[in-house]
Amino acid sequence: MKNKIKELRAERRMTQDQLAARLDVSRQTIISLERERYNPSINLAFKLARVFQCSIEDIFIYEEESE
Amino acid sequence: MKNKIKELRAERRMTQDQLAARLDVSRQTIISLERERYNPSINLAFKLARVFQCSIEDIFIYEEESE
DNA sequence: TTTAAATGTAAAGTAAACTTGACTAACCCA
DNA sequence: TGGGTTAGTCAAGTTTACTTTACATTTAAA
Repeated sequence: MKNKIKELRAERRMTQDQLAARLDVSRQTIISLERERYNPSINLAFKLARVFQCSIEDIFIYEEESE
Repeated sequence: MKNKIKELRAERRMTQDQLAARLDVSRQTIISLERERYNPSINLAFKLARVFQCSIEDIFIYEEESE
């Protein structure tokens, strides 16, 4: 699953630390998501959509068999 | 996090077994999701949206502090 | 009224999301 | 020439999603 977290964060001029704080997760989690080491939980996906004011589908690109 | 899986599945006249098969997960996973014992991974949420032909936001209702 | 299909519970195990902490490197700028 | 800020790695631990198996209960037909 691809995502646009890094770009969206950059557009909003936020640091990884600031985003992590707003989402109430660790900075390591942001790094791992941006590097696409793993996928977020659906809870975190909803929080990201809220912070970036867009839909989950706008942030994450689901690809068949990305499992 | 609340969800409408049971209702959406019923509307489509599918059994838990059939839905599980289409999503490539166990029946136990469907039961647990419908009973809201836990949340789906974002991957599974995308698959559900595809099967039900709607958006993730149509299936799942995010509530602040549902963690 | 019995049988089969559909739904449910419980428990033990695996995999993946997320945390914490310690440490590295690049980039300012004072 | 540092020192602070930002982004990154690595590794070990916790939590949660998901699987598997075995068994119980409800529901609907025959």
